[in-house]
Amino acid sequence: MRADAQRKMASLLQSAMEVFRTSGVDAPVREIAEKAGVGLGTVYRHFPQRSDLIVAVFKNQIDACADAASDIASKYEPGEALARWMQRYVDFIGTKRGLAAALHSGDPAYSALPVYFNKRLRPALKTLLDAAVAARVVRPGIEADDLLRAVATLCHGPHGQEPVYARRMVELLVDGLRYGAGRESTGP
Amino acid sequence: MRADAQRKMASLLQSAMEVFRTSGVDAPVREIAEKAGVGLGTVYRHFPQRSDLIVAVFKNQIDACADAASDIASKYEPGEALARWMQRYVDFIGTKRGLAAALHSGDPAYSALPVYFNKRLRPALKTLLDAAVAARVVRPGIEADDLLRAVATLCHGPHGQEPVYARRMVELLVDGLRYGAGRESTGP
DNA sequence: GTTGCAAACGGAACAATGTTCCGATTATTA
DNA sequence: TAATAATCGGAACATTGTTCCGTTTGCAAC
Repeated sequence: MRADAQRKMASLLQSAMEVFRTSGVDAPVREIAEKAGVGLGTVYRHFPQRSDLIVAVFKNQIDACADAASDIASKYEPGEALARWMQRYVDFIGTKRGLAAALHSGDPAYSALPVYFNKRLRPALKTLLDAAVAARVVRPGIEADDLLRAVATLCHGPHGQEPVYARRMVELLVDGLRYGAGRESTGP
Repeated sequence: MRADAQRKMASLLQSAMEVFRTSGVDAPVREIAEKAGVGLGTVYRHFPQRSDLIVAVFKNQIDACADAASDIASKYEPGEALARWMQRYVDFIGTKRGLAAALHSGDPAYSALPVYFNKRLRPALKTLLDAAVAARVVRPGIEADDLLRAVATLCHGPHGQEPVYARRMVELLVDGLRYGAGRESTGP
């Protein structure tokens, strides 16, 4: 791929991410192209359909969120790491205004996303969760899937003041995990 | 209102309902106008915004579903009536392809719908539920709100084979209600 | 039955937006 | 530096929500 093509591609993804966060995933393609300093043709060369751009941005952010797990794990003790990553995950979900609707619309263009979502995020959370359980700061017996889904649901509750509400609810959830952490015996 | 206006209005609502059921709420207004044998201008005279038409159809169907409760209650014994109305409600929710998304989009055009939804459907279900509890064919302690929400959620589960899946899940739910029905004492 | 008119109608025209297409531009390489 | 092939930009097209206005029509007064 030519050097300039790579630059435009990166600029495009970056701008799309910002526009989607600002105006939701229904923002016009023209707005994204303009913000990226790129022609419409260029956008459609890289992403033949509007949905392809959305999918690319979304995968990008899934990756970033998943990768953040090991970064955070190396900087904080297990309980704090879990709590911080959960908030990181809330931020991620929070920027998805309108995407949930597209996902549930049955449009086959998005059918690969949920799979990718679980494939990347579940192991990331599971690692943090296992570490916290091993350190006895979080109770065992909670599935990573369930947590991911619960938080995603919480983030789509009452609209309007999502950010604060969601963060508080997830804090509660994590505190719930912490409650009664050390009650199991050490081993057989 | 002029007689012809009433006719066109009725035809419009009827056609809109059918088109929405067939093609989802995102169907073009032109398609509805054509099916109703009506000009575009007529549609927009009655419903200044596309969303107004959607809201009108939806309220119409909420009313029909709520009114069905007393009909069914007069024809079947309480337990059967509850079960039948629940399936009627499933049918109603099932035709709402795409509407849930619109509802959760935050568009203020739809903000009155959830209120109306609860105002009409909750009393309808509550009556059936109370009767079934009084007849000791269903356990007490279940809130109408929770049932309505649970069923609505079930209907939007795995897409593709919704109809069968939803009906079966709701059957299960009702059977769950029946289980252990007569266990309370008759009175103080 | 005729007539007048206000209301309702129909569809052309406009605006916004996804998508396609092609001449102009530019990075790459010999 | 020049040839070339990939890339770019934006004009043009298609679809769809919305507006506008000349035409038609139900209704009431005579």
